[in-house]
Amino acid sequence: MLMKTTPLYRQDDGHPQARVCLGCTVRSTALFGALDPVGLDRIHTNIASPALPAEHTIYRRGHPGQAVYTIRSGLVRFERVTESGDRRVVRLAGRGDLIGQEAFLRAAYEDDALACTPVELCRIPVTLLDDLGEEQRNLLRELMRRWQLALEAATRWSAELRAGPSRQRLLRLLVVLQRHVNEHGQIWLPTRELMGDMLDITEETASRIVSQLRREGVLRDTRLGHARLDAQAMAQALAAG
Amino acid sequence: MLMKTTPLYRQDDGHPQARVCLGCTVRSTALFGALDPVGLDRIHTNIASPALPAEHTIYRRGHPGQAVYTIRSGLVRFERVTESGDRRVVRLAGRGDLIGQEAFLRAAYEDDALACTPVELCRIPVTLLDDLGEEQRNLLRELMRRWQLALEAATRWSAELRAGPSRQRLLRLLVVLQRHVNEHGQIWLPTRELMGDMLDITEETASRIVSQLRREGVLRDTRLGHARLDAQAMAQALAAG
DNA sequence: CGAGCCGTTGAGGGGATTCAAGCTCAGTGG
DNA sequence: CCACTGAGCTTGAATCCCCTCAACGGCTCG
Repeated sequence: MLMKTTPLYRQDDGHPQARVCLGCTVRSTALFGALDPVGLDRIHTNIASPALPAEHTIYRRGHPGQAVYTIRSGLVRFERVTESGDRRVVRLAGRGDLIGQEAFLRAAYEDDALACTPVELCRIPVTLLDDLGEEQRNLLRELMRRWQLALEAATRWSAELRAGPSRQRLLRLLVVLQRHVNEHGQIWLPTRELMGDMLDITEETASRIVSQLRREGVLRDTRLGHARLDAQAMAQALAAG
Repeated sequence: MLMKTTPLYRQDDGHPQARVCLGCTVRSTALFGALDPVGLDRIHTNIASPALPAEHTIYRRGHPGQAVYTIRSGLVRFERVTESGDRRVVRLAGRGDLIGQEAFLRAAYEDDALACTPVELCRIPVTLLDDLGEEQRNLLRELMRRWQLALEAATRWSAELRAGPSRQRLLRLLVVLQRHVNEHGQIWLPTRELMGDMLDITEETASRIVSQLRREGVLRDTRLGHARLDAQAMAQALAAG
């Protein structure tokens, strides 16, 4: 019988996954921040930390979910396709957010989830949540908090990005994207077509507005799907209506 | 010491609230359907069953919530007001739905909740949920299921009612309203202005489309905020695009 | 019976779409 | 090395859907 005085995950030379979990940059804000030490001891063995390229499909709507995911880095979008075949983007999720929570209820995923940028995830099998939930009361509470966050995000998307003149929608989209700014201070700038599916406008209209914002100095260094936002000009554009 | 062989709530002549709970028409589908008999024994004393008239405000955004509500009958809408002062309706909830769940997390309500029609509610203090949650594992699971339902409703609202030509939006709104048809087979028909705030169109546009649908026979008996839907004509209108 | 709200309809204008033509740029292969 | 290609982006012109502004009718209610 092997005696352990300190749990594996606190040793740098422990289980390979333990090192990943220990070094996880979102551990304090993520779902498992609610776990006590005993709970933490259990988790690392079953968790994968996949890194996926941009545009990779994380999961598909209708698929029976067997895992929920924490986003360690990157940006994820949720989309679905209407009967008539149009794509509709319904919200975004970023660093620290939990996605695919419906899997925990043994329900199929509600939307397609796709990587906007390269993403690093933390894959949590639902069976692991089941086991932990049995004794970790805080975890269930934290899980519900995540649900509320997702609900709020969906509601805001509907209220702010799907109403009003297209210029205002695009400006508000930029505000959302600015919240997910990367380490170089630049935002992810979707293709014009994708902007259209987010805001329910055409790609031509999106392109015209982006061009205009660039001329106004709101957007700078727009290339390769990235851009920089001028805070000053942005505030001015928002205030002008 | 009084000995009770059967719990109060199962006697027709018990606690006044017990009779209400016992006769509740949504008990099997509502949140407390997850409770075992021991749990049920506890709930009825603290629960109020207010009946409110149409247009009554159930709660307000930003208010610290102390209760969640089950809708026993009627229709409820969630709305918020933008910085520029426009109202945006973000989703509906009906019979059997749970609303104001964010209160359970000690968070302020996210939206204004208003009665579309006269409503009967079941008011559940969050402290009661706390106590029950301590021992009723099923209740927490059921609570999360409600959150997922709300999330799905918000997502669909965004994808279906906030995109495409205004005629299609209005038709899809009617589909939603038809799901909440009352005992007389009629749907609640919002004012044209409210339709506008739901679909992000003007009241004039809403009025024009409603008039046209009436001429096409899709809508019948439109008066006093109610109407009847012709299933045949409706299907035809939807298919035509 | 006048006031006010809701609903309806018309006329005109504007913003977004549609249709179309080039543009840039990265990747490919002769 | 550079024409070729295709995807994404941009811009223009014409059209159309929806908004704006306006007038009016029905209804309830004080």
